[in-house]
Amino acid sequence: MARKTSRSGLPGSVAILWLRHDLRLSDHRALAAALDEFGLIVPVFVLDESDENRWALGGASRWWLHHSLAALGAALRKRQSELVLRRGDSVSILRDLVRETGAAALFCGETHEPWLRSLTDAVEKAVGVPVHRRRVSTLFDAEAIRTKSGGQYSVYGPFARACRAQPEPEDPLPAPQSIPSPKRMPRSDALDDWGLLPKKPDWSGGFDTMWTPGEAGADKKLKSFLKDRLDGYGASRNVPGDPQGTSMLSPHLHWGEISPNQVWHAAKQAADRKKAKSGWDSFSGELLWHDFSAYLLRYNPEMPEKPLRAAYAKLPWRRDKAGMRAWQQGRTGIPIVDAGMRQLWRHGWMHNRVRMITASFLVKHMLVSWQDGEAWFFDTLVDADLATNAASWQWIGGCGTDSQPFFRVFNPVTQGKTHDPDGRYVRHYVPELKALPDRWLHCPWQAPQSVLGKAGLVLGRDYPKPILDLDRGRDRALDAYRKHVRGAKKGADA
DNA sequence: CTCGTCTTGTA
DNA sequence: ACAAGACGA
Repeated sequence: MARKTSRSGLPGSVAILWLRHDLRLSDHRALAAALDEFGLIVPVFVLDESDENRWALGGASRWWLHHSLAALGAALRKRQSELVLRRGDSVSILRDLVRETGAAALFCGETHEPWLRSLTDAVEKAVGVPVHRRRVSTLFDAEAIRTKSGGQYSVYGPFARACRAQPEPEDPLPAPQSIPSPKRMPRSDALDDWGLLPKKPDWSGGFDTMWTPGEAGADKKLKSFLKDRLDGYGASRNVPGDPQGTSMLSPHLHWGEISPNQVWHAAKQAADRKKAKSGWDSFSGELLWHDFSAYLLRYNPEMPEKPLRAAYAKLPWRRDKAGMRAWQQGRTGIPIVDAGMRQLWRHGWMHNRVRMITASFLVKHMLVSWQDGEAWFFDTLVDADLATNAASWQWIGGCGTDSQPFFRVFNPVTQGKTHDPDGRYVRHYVPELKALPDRWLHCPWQAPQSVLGKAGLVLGRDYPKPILDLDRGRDRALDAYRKHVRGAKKGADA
């Protein structure tokens, strides 16, 4: 690629690459632009915990970040570069680094997180050199997706149609062969000193078996998914007992170890090869949901805290400490809910179908606020993403912009029987129920004594009795909705 | 203004 | 069948 010497800088001049949620070298448009316009690159990651950010990194995210940064550092060293790690206030650190290196510009990826957007603005004001943002974590530019009247979409369907009417997302860029460094790189913290890994108790044992953070791990996950899972994805993605039924790319996408662009194009090619049209339709739709969540957060910065439909703020959420702990620890006595919550704790990840079931159970049956569930997921998921997490919890809470009728309450028993009919999922994560026959596995409290006896199971001793009656929980949720949301809205309109 | 449309459900 | 409108063209 020809280097342009006439623009912002000389080929020998320095640019800072400020990495955030874009921990990769391939298809990185900010990196490519920096290399294109400047000769020498200083890649920096700043761990900024100085502000009172309610959405500071959760424990699972910190585990992931540690390993992802290690992988990125190694990938940079292979290209005659290195990753500069700094901890503290982003603004002063980057200002100092610009001075120290004599950098003439700063490049970074575009982000949709409100706090990161305003932090980027603050950095721009402080560093005294131009700041260039490039789209790195969505397929489409949020500015380009507009309704006919120029407004923003609030419903997925029309949003997705508008995206699909756009020109195809650009082809991904290859990773640069080499990333030249200035003669003297600024000093870097030692990653191990950051203490991102759990101390004791070390809950991360189940993480290693499932995840390989970093660009290479992301690529491997993508390839194995496309190889034999894209065909039939529409159905297999709903089977939690099939560990590979989904792409499992979410944490890699969140940290930007792979770009939606790369996934889009790779999947499209694979689908064309295999004539897997329906697999492509479903999977590309999921990628558009990822874009849609970012888009919503971009235009609704309070989405993580406040219901998009204001009437829902009036719901009388219950404070239920014991219930919340039971839910978190997978001891609700509802097998599919407990299986999901235990999977989350063990692996930092939960199957999408089960996320909906466990979330619906918390918000509807338990009548605990979606914000409380959101906070727990944010702390425990390796793919904790402010936009996706908030949008999804609002959706299940019925207060998202999409019309998810509140009265649509997932029945965890029906869901279990439909989506885990052979009990593979529940038996894996709730082994104390292993010996129960399929018929009673999802509703042990209904099993006859003789069945329980044969399985050597005493409810309340070996496995909890349900913390609530499902029918009563459902009715209570519907009553609350009718009284506080529907009624409130009518009152407001009158 | 009207009309088609609306991720994932339950009884 | 139910239940609840709202979004967007």
